[in-house]
Amino acid sequence: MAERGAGGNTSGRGTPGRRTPDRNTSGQGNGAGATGRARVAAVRSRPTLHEVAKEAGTSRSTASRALSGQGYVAAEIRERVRAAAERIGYVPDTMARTLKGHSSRLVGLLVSDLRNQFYAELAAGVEQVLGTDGYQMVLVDDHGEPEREVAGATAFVAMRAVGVILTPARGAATKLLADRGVSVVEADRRSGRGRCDSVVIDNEGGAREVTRHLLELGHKRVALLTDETVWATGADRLRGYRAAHRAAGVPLDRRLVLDVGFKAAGAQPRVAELLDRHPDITALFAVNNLMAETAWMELRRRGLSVPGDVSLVSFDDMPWMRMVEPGVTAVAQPTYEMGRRAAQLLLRRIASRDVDTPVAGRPVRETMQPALIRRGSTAAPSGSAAG
Amino acid sequence: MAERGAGGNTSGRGTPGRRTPDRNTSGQGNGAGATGRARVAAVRSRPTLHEVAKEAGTSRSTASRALSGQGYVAAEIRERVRAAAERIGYVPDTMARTLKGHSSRLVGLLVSDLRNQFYAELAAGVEQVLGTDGYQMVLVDDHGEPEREVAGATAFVAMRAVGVILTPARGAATKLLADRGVSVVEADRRSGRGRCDSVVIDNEGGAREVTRHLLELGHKRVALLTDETVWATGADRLRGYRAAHRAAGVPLDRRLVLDVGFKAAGAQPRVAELLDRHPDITALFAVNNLMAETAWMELRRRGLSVPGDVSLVSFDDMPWMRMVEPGVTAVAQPTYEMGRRAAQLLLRRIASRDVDTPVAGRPVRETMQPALIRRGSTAAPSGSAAG
DNA sequence: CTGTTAGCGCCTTCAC
DNA sequence: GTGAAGGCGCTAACAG
Repeated sequence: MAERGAGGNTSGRGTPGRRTPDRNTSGQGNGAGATGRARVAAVRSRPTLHEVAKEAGTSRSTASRALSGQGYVAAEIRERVRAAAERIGYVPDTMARTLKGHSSRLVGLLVSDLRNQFYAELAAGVEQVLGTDGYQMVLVDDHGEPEREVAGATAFVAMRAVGVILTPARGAATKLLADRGVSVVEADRRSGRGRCDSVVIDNEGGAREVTRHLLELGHKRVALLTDETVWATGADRLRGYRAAHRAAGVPLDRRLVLDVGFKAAGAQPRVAELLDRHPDITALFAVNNLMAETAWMELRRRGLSVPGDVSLVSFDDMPWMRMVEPGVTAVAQPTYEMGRRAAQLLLRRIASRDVDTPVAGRPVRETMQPALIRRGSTAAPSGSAAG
Repeated sequence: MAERGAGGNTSGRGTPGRRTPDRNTSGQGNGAGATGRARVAAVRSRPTLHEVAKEAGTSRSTASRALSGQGYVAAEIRERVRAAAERIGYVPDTMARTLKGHSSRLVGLLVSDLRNQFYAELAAGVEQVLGTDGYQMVLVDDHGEPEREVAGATAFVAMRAVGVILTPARGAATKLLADRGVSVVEADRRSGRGRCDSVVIDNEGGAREVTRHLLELGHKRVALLTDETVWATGADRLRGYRAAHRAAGVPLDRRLVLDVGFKAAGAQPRVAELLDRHPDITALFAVNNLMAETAWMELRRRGLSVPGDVSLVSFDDMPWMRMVEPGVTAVAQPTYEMGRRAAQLLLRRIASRDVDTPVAGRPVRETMQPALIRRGSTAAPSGSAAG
């Protein structure tokens, strides 16, 4: 029962709750079964093609053809088989079919944190497209841990998934899959390993736009709040932040870049510390929705006025950002669309492979444009500058 | 390419975004393949047990035993096989294994709307437990459409999922699965069909508490904003709302119950209309987070002060509710925990079936307690009453 | 047009 | 301890 109580103080989801078992009869060694001991788990053996054939008075292969629509079958027989299948509630065994045909309808999706609405949106987009095409989505949450990422990838190989969409961390998973001939599409991030299609957001461009927006308002001391600056979106956003400074001729101060680390439990104190140390900061650029949440809470805790004392921008727009007063200026990412697009690319890749297109072309690398949404949280700094 | 553009004006997620294809070479009928036509999709045939055996110089059965750890095998041979498997990158085929053993490691999860954070949390909880136990989660989003629900259930049967967790709409899916011997756990809602375990929130109790809270503050005209009042949580919450009124001796006015219908695109106008028609309303009880969002937006649009003019409560707490000013009083549901719990129940049920426990006991029906979190959005009505 | 045969990759008796 | 044989449910050749 030991729980790790996932989630630090910045994301207090998952409220506790007491349980009230109305009835509970899972008695492990209860011995004397009460009344009905009759049906002893009549579970096993769902109807098979054999049953259908028997019921319809044909052979198994005919039944197979009738149901799958492949090959010749007399219209009358076909109907008879269909009826029989319907009657006994036959559902073809995907596993067996896959075993034979070398190609399942399973697609893996590997994300970093399903509780983050960003990834949930992404997953929803993927599912939408997959479902429409009759594919099934197997979802694995690696919680940002490289080991689980690899474990997930291995599981996908084991279940003979036709393809995998992932938000890569270190790239080992991509390589593993690609090496085994599983089609891969990377979403939101690129690992650089393995030849695969990918869809990402223009992180550098978005960050540049955000930063420029702040600088144009007159801010000189803009802090960047991030959770990593090396391997993923964080790196690109940091790049955009710097580029905008250079372009505007505003000096960079690396002390204003706060990297709290991934899975940062105590992010808010770090933000507090930053603000204490640099009271001349007039604007905060939060690199994702979680950091924005943290920043917002801390600003409010201090009783600072937004944007009067400090301006705030978020990379990644969330519903709450237009519910609060003032609304939070944010870069809206087409997350759901990105999920949809990733799935479309994957499906296309799979199809082209089915047709055995020679080498099937170079990897498709798409970039989607985010959009800056200006709300009330950004304005010119109070005086003209601070000391 | 026809898109239904899911989502009405109340949940403007999924911001648009232009695409910038950097490279794109999926030319459908491109004919002349460029340079490297060499490797013609060396995809098929991942290494099989046969290869491992050959590599290790044993028979397939020995290799099987060595890897699965079942049956006798000389320590030395075992090591040799393991090494061989490792070397050639062997990953056992789950499909084949399932075909033989009648039991996959696949668990289905069927939810109504993954873009709603509530369901995302639920899914995350389920995934967490499943992943820890080496099970895979196949996620289907039925978008609240009964047909897709049944289609999803059928898909689960087809892939021989060992179990399924679902948030039932009409109950057909539950029955379908139960009839075919698939273990089912219902979460968040109960369909009443099929003998299955279930975990739900105490919706009636929670709603009663919310309503009592408002009535105790002195409100006499409390509107209920809901999206359905018949088959699911809406019914129970309505029941709680009524019960609290009766208990407090406050007369019920059915005109104050606004049912906008599931998938309500134009919910906000309906709320507006309600407020126009009944200016004596002093408190709003939103039955879920989406309705709360709508209500909040409408109150703000009208420039009404909360709680000065109108109090607001939400059933289902969301991050934004503590970010806004004043914070929104809400009933926090242990959603993530409910997902975890559902998965645990399912796993237990599966295990008990493996052991062939006779009839395995009556269904386990658990109820989790939500918690009312009082924030600034509720207070005594302005005067003492209105006319 | 239909039935018979074989085999996908694995596990599991059963002899040796 | 190890190998050979059979079969899970299905489909893709073949004959008839």
